[in-house]
Amino acid sequence: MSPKIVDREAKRQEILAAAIAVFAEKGYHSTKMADIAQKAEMGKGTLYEYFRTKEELPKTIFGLMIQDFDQQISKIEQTHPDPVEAILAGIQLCFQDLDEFAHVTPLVFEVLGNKELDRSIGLSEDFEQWLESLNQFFVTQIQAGQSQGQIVSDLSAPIFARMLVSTLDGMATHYCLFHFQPEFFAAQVSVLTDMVRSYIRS
Amino acid sequence: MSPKIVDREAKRQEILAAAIAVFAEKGYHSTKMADIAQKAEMGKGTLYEYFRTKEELPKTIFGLMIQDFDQQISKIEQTHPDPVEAILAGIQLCFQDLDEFAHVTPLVFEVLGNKELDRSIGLSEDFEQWLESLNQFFVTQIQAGQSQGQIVSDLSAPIFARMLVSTLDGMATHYCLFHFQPEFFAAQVSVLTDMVRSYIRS
Amino acid sequence: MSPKIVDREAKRQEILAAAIAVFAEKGYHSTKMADIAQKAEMGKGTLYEYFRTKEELPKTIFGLMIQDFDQQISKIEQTHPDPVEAILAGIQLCFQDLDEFAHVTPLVFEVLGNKELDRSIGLSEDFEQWLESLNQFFVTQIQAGQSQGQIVSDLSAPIFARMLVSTLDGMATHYCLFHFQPEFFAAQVSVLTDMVRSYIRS
Amino acid sequence: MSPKIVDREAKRQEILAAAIAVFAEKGYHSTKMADIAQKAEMGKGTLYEYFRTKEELPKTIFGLMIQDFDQQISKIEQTHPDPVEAILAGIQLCFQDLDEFAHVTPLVFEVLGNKELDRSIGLSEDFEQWLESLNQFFVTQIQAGQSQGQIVSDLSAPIFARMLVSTLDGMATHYCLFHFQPEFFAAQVSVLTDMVRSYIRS
DNA sequence: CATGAATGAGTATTCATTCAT
DNA sequence: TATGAATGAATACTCATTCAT
Repeated sequence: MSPKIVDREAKRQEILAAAIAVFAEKGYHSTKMADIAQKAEMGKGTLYEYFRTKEELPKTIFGLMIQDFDQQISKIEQTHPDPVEAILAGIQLCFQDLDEFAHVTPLVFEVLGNKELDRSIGLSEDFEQWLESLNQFFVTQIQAGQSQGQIVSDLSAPIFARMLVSTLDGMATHYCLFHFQPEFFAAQVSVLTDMVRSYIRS
Repeated sequence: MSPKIVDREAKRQEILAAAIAVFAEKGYHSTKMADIAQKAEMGKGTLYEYFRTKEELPKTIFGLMIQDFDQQISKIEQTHPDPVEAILAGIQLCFQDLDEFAHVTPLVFEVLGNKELDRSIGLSEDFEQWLESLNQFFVTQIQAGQSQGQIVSDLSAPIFARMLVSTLDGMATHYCLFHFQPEFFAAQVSVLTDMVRSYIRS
Repeated sequence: MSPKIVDREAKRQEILAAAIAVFAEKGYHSTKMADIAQKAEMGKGTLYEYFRTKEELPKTIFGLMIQDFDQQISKIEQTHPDPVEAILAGIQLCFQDLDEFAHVTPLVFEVLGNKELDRSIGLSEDFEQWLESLNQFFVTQIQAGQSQGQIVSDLSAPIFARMLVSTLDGMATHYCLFHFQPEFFAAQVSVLTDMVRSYIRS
Repeated sequence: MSPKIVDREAKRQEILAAAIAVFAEKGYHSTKMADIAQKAEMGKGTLYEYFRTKEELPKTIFGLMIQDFDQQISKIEQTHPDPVEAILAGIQLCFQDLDEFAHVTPLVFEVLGNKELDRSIGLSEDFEQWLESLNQFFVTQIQAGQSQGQIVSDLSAPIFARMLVSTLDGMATHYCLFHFQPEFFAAQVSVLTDMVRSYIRS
């Protein structure tokens, strides 16, 4: 961790922050490298000292986001011994720091929507894997709950879990896209939590 | 309805079909007008006889899709006098003909994700309005059910409805994006339906 | 001169009139064949029954104009036995029907200005030839006047004639381009005539 | 005047020189930006670093030319106290550096001839204004000469001046278009000068 | 003869990327 | 290391011309 490395990393973060901001404002295809350079207050050439191509920017952005999330999910497993509580905590987690995600949502959309771009960035794969790990978390917790008798046994863990994942993504996405009032959204989350709890508890 | 009008309309449909196919395969930005022309087996120039610009293609595609949906929602209101049944039918409707929608999902993503593009196509507006009409449908049915005593009265119709809309969109989207096995998805829908019914029924 | 030929000729004239009108309004390069067809109230395809290419239109227009002028110049030679009078009549001729020419002036400019276009239309050649025949007319008259003793003998006929041709073209062109008041322009012509007469008369 | 500014201005001149050369050879509409880039020995993209659009090239070319002329006209007023001499000097000025103008004449023609192009370049306006300032110069000198008794008093200054302007433009234009022998043209100018002098002197 | 739908060659402009300084 | 001037591949759209009806 020489000072040079720190500098490099700091500069990479500056660039990413600028990129996120500009991508959020104009979208990936409408953003020029020059825009990002200007936002980051450096020359166009400098960007290429830190990122080989334009595509590497969203690639890196997504990588960091997913990494963050995975770490937090792992924590829940450790801190919530009760499966039902863990599930509800997992739901909460999906809606945490959503305002931060909101900036990146359009970028995710645009990249996922463009297969050619997606192929070279590999977001789909990462995204699926991310959802899959969330799914696995729920499956595991449900099955644990069932074997402990807290969760109704005639519930298909894989099916319910996957439905829950889609639901959470849908709700989070709508929040990010349509900028609900925080209270309104909190109420929705509350209703969902309530519904899920009463549906799965035996 | 002279033969010429029939021809024109048929040709527009041909072009739209080709456009949908190519957009689905490569994404909007990666699709060249030449690609669409080739797919539609006609010259580039011909495309411009039927659509003024490239942007007019997704615009038209979205317009037709949304129109279809609105008509079907109206039918449900008429054919399902029972509110709970109407709600469940509405849920079913969201998952009907999903394979057709699947082709267009990436296009929707890409356009929604790119603010600049979205502004000139106006998809966001249409899309929000579409979700809003679905939301209204659920709100209306829930309130009707509450006044008839079939639905628990301590449920906030606007909050539950909006959560349900996000949920349905999330599930439909995941189906379109990740190409679930039909049976697997049907099972998810079944669980959702079951959960919703037992949650709202008094 | 069967009726068919008359019809053909009439239709050609219709097209040329439309072409002149549209060329005058928008210029050659900005005029689409479709514009001319619309102005002439016929189909685009019909134009091609009467003129092989777009370039043939200005070619024909110029041809007719020059032909007209040549005929009129010949008349002067026959009707004005007095050389000085003939010269002044030649000057007058250049300013006759100028309003009709005014429509075509921009077209002439645009074609003369574009060497590539000019090459294939051959306007430069025609135009030079036209000016040359006017020049010859003046040369001939001046020399006749000199041998008859009416025109000062120490005047170089070729030099004065060519200067006069440029002058006439300059004045006619400015009238066409800048749309002088007729009286203002008539006064200019009068001054020129007066100056020329007093300069050449012995 | 940092070195960068010097470079930029030099490069602009290089491009303009190339543009003038190619426009002269093929005409505005027939000239591709690639042609100019090749002539200037740089990439197409570089042109756009210095000029936003193709139209900006003739716009700039005309601007520089007109500016030059205005400056020179002002000098004459100061250096020629005698009105008749000033007028003759003005005439001479119009024929100075004509070979340089010759390259641009076709471009002027093409732009003036195409209303659509002219509108966005604004050449007509500049050109009229230029002629008007020349006209004003002559009007002023004639009237000064008349009040000093050197110029015949029964001469309408505005009418004669405007006629003279058209004449000068006509002669200059024909020289540029038809590439007269310099001696032949000088003789024409000499005759014109002689004629004007003897016509206006009292 | 008349038509206008179909065509595709042709072009201004953009922008990711490079590299000399 | 930082820069931004230079580059040219890439692409939507136009329009003269053709030809089936």
